[in-house]
Amino acid sequence: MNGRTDERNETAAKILDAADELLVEGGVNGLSSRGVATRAGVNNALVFYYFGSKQGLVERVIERYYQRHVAALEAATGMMTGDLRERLHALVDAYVDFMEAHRRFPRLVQALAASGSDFHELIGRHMTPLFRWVEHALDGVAPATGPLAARHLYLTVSGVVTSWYSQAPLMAGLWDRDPESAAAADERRAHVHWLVDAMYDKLVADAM
Amino acid sequence: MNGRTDERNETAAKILDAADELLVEGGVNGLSSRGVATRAGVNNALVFYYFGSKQGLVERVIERYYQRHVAALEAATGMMTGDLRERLHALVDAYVDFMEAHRRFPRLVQALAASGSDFHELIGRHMTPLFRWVEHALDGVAPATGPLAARHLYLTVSGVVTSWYSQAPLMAGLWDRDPESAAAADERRAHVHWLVDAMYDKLVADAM
DNA sequence: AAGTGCTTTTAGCAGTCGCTTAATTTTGGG
DNA sequence: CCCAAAATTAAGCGACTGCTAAAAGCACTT
Repeated sequence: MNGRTDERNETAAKILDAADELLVEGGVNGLSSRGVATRAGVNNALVFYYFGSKQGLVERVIERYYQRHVAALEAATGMMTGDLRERLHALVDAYVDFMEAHRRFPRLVQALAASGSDFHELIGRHMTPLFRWVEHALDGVAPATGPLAARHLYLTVSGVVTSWYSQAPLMAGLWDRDPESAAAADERRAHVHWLVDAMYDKLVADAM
Repeated sequence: MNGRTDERNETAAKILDAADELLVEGGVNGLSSRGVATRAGVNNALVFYYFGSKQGLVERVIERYYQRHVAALEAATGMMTGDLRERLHALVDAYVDFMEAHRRFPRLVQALAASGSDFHELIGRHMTPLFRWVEHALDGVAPATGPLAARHLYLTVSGVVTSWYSQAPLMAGLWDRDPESAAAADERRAHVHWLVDAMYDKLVADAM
C-alpha cells in the first residue's frame, strides 16, 4: 500500500480498470486478485502492493465511480435554469447521462446493495449527499414525511433508472429490440421523463 | 442427483433453505457447498447427491421462489373485482405482499440480474408470464410500443418495489426510522400505490 | 561505484473451493 | 430375516483463494 493509489499511477489505474470490468461479471466474491492481475497485465502481488487487500481494491473502484458521479452532477446542476419542473428534468438527464456513460456502475451498486453488507456503509455514505441535494430541491413540493416524502421520490426515480441496467437484459427475449441498444436507452429515458412528469403533476394536484 | 429433489424430501428442503439464506449474504460466488451443508446440518456430499452441482442448487432455489410467486399472484388475481384501476392496485398489493413475505427473494433476483449472466435466461423465462399478464391487463390503456408501453410500466413498478429491499438498508443512516421495519414497509407500499395512481392518471390524460 | 527508495517479480504458505469415489448405514418390501 | 435400493458418510484430488516475505530490477543522487 506504498505506491500512489490514484489514477495518476498507470499500474494502479490498470488494476482498477481490470477490477471494474471483472466485478460486474461475478460480484465481489467472484473477483480474484489473480484474475484482476492477469486482465491488467500485471503481477498478482501488485494488487496488494497498491491496494492492500481485495476489499481495499473494491472500495477504490466504488469511490472512483462516485467521484466521477458527483463531479458530473455538479457540472450539470451548475447550468440548470428554468422552473423546478425543468430543473428536475435536467437533473434526470444528467443522471441518465452518467449511467449511460458508465453502464457497469448501476449494476455494481445494485449487486453490492443486494447482497453482502461489507460495502453498505460505504455506498450509503456516498449516496447521502446526492439524496440531500434532491431533498433540498424538492423542499416545499414534497412533504417532509410520509409516502410522498423526498426520500421515497428519490429512491423511486433512482431505482427506476438503475434497475433498468440489470433488469432490461433479462427481457431480451420478449423485447422487440435489443434492450442494450442506444434506441432502447433513449426510449427508457423518455419513459423516466414521462414518469417524473406524472409524479410532479400528482404532487402539485395533491397539494391543492 | 438421484434423490427426490423437491421439498417433500426433508433433507433436500433443508439444503434449499440453507442455500436460500446464504445466497443473500454473498451471492452465488460467495456460496459454498460446505457452507450450505454446515448450515443445513448435513453432509457436504449430499448437496451434490440431491442437486448435482452448485449451479443446479441455485437454480432450484430460484425456481422454488417463482413457483410460490406465481401461485400467490394467481390466487390473488382470481379474486380481483372492480374497474382496471382497482384491479391494478390489488395486483400491486399482491405483489408487495409476496415480497414482504419473502424479503430475500427480490434481493436474490437483483443480485443475480446485476452480475453474472449464468441465471439470466432462467430468471427471464420465469418473468415472462408475469410480464405477459400485466401486458394483457394494460391492453387498451398503454400503447403497444414506445416509452409508455406496458413493458416500461411493468419494469418501472417491479423495479420500484424490488429495489426497495436492496436500496432501503443503505439509507438507514438518513432515514428517521428503521427502513426494515413494518412501518417503513407500509409507508413504501402507500408510495407505490400513489405512484401507480400518478401513472394511471397520466396515461388516461395523455390518451385524451 | 556505492547507496537509496520505489517498483516489480518469484515463490510459496495455509486455507478453501467444487466435486467425486467408495464405503457405510439406513430403509422398506418380499 | 434378507437383500436391493436409497441415503449418508469419510476421505481426498486438483485447482484456486487471499496474502506475504524476500529478492531482484530500476532510476536516481552522492
